[in-house]
Amino acid sequence: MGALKQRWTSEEEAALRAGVARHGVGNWRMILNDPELSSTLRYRSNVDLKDKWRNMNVIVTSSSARDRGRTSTRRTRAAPKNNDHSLALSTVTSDVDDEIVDVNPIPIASVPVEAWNTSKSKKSHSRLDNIIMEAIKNLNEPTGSHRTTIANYIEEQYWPPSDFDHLLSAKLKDLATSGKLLKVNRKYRIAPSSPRIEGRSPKMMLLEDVQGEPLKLGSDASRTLTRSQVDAELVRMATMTAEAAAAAAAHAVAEAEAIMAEAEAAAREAEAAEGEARAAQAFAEAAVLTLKNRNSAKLMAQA
DNA sequence: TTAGGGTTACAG
DNA sequence: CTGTAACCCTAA
Repeated sequence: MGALKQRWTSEEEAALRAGVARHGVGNWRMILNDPELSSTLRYRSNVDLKDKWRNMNVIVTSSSARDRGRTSTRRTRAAPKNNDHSLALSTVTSDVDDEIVDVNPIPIASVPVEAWNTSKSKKSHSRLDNIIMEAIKNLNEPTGSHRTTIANYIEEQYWPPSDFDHLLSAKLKDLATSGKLLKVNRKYRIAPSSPRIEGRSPKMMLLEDVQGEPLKLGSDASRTLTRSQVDAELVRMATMTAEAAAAAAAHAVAEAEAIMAEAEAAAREAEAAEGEARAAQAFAEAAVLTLKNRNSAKLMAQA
C-alpha cells in the first residue's frame, strides 16, 4: 500500500501536545481514545504517538535546551501552585526546556481552600471564575452547559470544598448577570464579548493571557465579522428554525476557518524563533485544534 | 501497550 | 554523505 512516509501535520502535532498535556506522557492509548483528539489522530497508532513525541523532544533537548534552559522563565505570576491545563497550556509552561516532562497522568490540582474563597472577590476575576470559564470552554458544548455538568467537570479536575455547589450556583448567577456568561435555557456559555488586544505581534498575544480567554487569537477586530458575533449567532441558533440555524452554522464555520488560518500563520511565525516562541507555537496549534473541534460540534448541533 | 533500540526514507 | 523524521522490532 501507500507505504509512503506520512509526515505529521501541525494539527496532529497539536493534538499530540494537547493529549500529552491532558493525559500525561506515556498514556498514548488514552490520548488516542480522547474523543476530542481521536478524530485528528485517527491515522496514527499509539506507537506513532510515542515515536513522534520522542522526535519532538529530541529536537528540543539537542538544539535549544543545550545551553540555557531558562527559556520558559516567563509566566511567573505569584499564583497558586496549580497548573492550568485548559488546553495544551501545561505543555507550554512545563516541558519546553525539560527532558523529564510533566508527569501528571491525571491533571488533578489540589487547590487550597482559601483560593476558593469568594468573599473578597475582586469583582472581576476570582479563582473560581476562571475555573468556571475554563470548564465551560473545555466542555465545549455548542449550546452551553448545565450547572450540573459544569460542577461535574470541575469536581473531576479539582478538589472543590464541600460547599462548592453552593458557591458555583452563586458564581454562575453572578457571571450571568454581569454579562460574562450567557444563560440560555438553563445552560451557560461564554459570553460573546471579550476585549481584544491589538497592534501586537501574534506571538506576543499568544503568550500574554493565560487566565482570561485562552482562545483569544488577536486581530479579529480587523475583520468585519468577529468571533464575538459568531458566538452571538450561536446563541440565537438555539431559538432558530433548522434552516436558519444551518445557515448560521455555515457562517460560523467559515469564520472559524479564517481564525484557524490565522492561528496557523501565527504558529508558523513562531516556528522561526526560538525558546518561548516554541511555546507560542504550541499554543497556537492547540488553539487551532480546539477551533476545529468546535466546528464539528457546531455542525452536529444543527443536524 | 509501552520504552527503547534499530532501520528505512527523505532532504540538504 | 549526513542528519532528521517516520517507521519497525522486541523485551518487559
